[in-house]
Amino acid sequence: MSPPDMICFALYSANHAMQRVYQPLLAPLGLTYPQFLVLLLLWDGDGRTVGDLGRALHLESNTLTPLLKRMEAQGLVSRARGIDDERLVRVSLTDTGRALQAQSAGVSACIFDACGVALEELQALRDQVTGLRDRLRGG
Amino acid sequence: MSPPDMICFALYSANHAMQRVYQPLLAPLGLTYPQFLVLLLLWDGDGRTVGDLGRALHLESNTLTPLLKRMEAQGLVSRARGIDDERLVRVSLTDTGRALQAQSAGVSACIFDACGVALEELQALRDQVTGLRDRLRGG
DNA sequence: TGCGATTTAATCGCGTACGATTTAATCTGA
DNA sequence: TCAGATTAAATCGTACGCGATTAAATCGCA
Repeated sequence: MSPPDMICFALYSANHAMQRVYQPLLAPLGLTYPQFLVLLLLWDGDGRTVGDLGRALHLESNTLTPLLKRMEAQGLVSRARGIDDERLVRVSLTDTGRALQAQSAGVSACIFDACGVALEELQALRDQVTGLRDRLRGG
Repeated sequence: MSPPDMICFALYSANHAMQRVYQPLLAPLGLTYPQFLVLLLLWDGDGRTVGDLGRALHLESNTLTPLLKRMEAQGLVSRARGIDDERLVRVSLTDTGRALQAQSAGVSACIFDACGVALEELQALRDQVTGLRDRLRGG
């Protein structure tokens, strides 16, 4: 049993291949792939906490805090302790961060094209991969 | 379109979930997941060059060289410039590195169990993910 | 032969990931 | 009320991954 035959390596190498397709699309916007994922969540609902983002992305604060600080330094988001509960840090979009949504409008279509698969097939694959992921997490 | 709906995030999060299952299995052997992939290749055929490993794992020397140096420091492999062509660096197993094959015998079964899917289904998923990966790489 | 082009690793810097720990705020129950 | 438990984020150290560059060996062709 060698890497090419293993499901783990399929996921490992496909993830890297995907990020290599994203990289030249996101670099002009000054974004990395995980930063883009954060923005997608914030465009969908601003003011989430670090914990909310972490639960959505399956990441911990030890990864998110430095990432969000870099995004804050770039002027894309602001971070503020909660008023009601000072343990929480809420992450909010700046105007610059909000404006990136329009600038990144074409990215998804480029990714879809690069996949070279019909939409239904891609959705089915997504659901299978997500199902495997959830079983790996659950057990 | 938010991360949970995206094929890229399915691959991203499934890859991380997989590595989180591997971690406690490999940690007792002193291995990381990419190091384990390298060992799988070497157990299958010793004395490969850095380039060979990189082509198999879809990694460049900027990733592999430091990784292989860490494995060399741990006494798992040795690295030597080729005799015929001094540009090449051949990576060979030490006795310690070879012995790890027996010690890691149960790992694959644990991973298969954690997937919670029939073998044929897992193989089909692997082939679909690999196909997507290759289309992402090719175009 | 010999010189520019190519190939192969290595190096450097930066941004994730994550295990382990720390700090601070909130909650809980006697 | 208030001390211990819990929760949330941050901090620290290590190991990838990769863009960009460098160094050295080999190739190819005039």
